[in-house]
Amino acid sequence: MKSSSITIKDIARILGISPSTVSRALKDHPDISAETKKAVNELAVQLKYQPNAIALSLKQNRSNTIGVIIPEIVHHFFSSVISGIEDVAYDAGFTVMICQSNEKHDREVANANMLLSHRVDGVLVSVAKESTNFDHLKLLKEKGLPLVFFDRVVPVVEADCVVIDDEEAAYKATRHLIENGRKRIAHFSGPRHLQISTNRKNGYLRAIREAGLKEDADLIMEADNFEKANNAVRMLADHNKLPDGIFATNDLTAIGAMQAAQKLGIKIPEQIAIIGFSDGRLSGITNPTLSSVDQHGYEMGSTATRILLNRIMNPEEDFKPIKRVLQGDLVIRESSI
Amino acid sequence: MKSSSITIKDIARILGISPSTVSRALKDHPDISAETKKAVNELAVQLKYQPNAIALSLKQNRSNTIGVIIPEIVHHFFSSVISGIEDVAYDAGFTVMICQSNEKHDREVANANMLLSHRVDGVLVSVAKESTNFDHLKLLKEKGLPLVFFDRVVPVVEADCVVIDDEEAAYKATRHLIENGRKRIAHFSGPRHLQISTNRKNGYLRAIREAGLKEDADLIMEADNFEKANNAVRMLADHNKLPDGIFATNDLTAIGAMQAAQKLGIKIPEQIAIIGFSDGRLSGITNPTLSSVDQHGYEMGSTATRILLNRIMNPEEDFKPIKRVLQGDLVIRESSI
DNA sequence: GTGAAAGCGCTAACAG
DNA sequence: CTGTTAGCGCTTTCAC
Repeated sequence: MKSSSITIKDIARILGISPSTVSRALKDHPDISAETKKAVNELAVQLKYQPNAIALSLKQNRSNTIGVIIPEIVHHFFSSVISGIEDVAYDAGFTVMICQSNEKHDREVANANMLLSHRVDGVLVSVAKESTNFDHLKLLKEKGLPLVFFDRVVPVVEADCVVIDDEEAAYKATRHLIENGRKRIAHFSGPRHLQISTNRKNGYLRAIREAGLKEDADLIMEADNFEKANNAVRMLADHNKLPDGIFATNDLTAIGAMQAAQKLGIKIPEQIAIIGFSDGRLSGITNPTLSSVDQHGYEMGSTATRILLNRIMNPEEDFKPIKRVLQGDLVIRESSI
Repeated sequence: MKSSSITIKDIARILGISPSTVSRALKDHPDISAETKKAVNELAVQLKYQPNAIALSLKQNRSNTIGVIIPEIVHHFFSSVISGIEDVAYDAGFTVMICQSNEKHDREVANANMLLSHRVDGVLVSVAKESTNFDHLKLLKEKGLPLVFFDRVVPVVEADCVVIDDEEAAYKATRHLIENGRKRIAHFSGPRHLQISTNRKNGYLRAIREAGLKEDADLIMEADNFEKANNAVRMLADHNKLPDGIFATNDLTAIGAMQAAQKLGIKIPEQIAIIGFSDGRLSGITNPTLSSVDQHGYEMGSTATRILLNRIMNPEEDFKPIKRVLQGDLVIRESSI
């Protein structure tokens, strides 16, 4: 059906006045007489008139919409970010267009094009693991769209970003293990080409070196999900190389490690202390509860959005990229003491 | 800056042809000569022309966008639903506008108006816990927007919906506890005015009655989050009324109950068997792992979206509301055997 | 095979 | 104080 919604013209016709007068009346323009305003507004309410945001966008070359490209909505961290984005956007009268890349490069490119087509006023991006080419993001910039990265940043494109201090947080996490007397600390890391992964690894290495511990290549492995962590622990056990501490690049990985160890009859934290990173809700719920770094997803989303909206409102006050670094908070629970 | 994006006119001007020809060439219209098409398409690529979806929407009175109103994005269940929505929409060339109500009625109303203004082609809704008046949703219908409810349905508004068979799933869950010899089974339920809550409670009651067990009002309480479950268990313990089984209306509640019990030195599942409902990722991770009902969030989202898109494509083939009931799958883990 | 013109809903000069 | 006009980018009759 699509019952044709009422327009400013309809109101004008009914009231026997011109569309522009209606338009002005609705915006409380000073020129319009009080009675006209009253008549217009009353009729508008009565007819349940809704301004057509599309027409407005076309006219003003401004959609009051921001786009979000995010790897996977289902991760607690990312959904908290979205929540923060949505809340700030809502308060500013903006709507949010969400696209998930599912970690696929192709899909990320398609998402960027879609957002471009829809003439969003700005874009928030956390890049897909798979992405190594960033022409699609450069294109957004070229087209004059403000761009703010969060969490997964790409240095190739000059843009604002909001990250947490992964290096420092990883350092603190590892240091905490060291202070508890752990000597053979493993690191389960993410893919090499993601900044956050290398940053976390670097923090780990800094703590290890600073403490004069041996840097053991066998204890550093790429494993960034539940299953891989499971396998990694089993492999270490098979080779009689089990560590006494593990710092994992995310919580699910940590939990995978923990459960694999427990299945082998290893006591957590007595025999192996474990600490994770971020993913949120899970950490308070495992047994033992999991020490972790709180990544403040909601705050990251709201901060990034505030920066973006600011760019949208004040275009190009000769651009200097803002880099906002949030502190990751070490939350010590049972798995590491 | 907002570097003015190139339009069909630009291409026309450069090529010395008319905008309409360009438009047709881009859509591969049969009337247009091969060379013209070639020239146009090449230039389009070269200039990185992006069709203006806004202009298109205005013209065709069709935004190729669907709106989603959802209580809280951060819940695993809801974020899986969104993921399902987004995937299906993406495949159909639709974008998704996400609004979260944060369980607030006012915000839900504002969301509905925003979506209306943005002339989305259809809306997916799961209502806020707080909402008891649904005029804003009726308005969407009146305006001719297809509406599909998922999970949290409201009977007042005639619309399609996708739910899981909460009653049956709750029945199966409770039955499972009974079959394992539990006699005093408690139910931690959600707010009375939510259909899903009463449905789950009814399933529980049906199983209890059918088994000839005593229906004990002291064992049925409104508790639908971690903290409330904690308190509930402590209270039951204080009054020496601890059950030997608990069916909770969601996983976090179940986990709250489990941890409170464990703190009291009670063995799960030996002394109390516990089973939850839905929230996803958590259940495999607790110790013991939590039996639960898989609510198939992704499938719910994708199904609802398919129904919605179908309504959008085939408007008003004299409307009979579709009610799609998904089965909740009982997933038995360690906490209940 | 291509172009001219109108119009989607709205706003903003410019007139009066 | 209000109306007329033009135009945002695009499609689509209707001409030629």
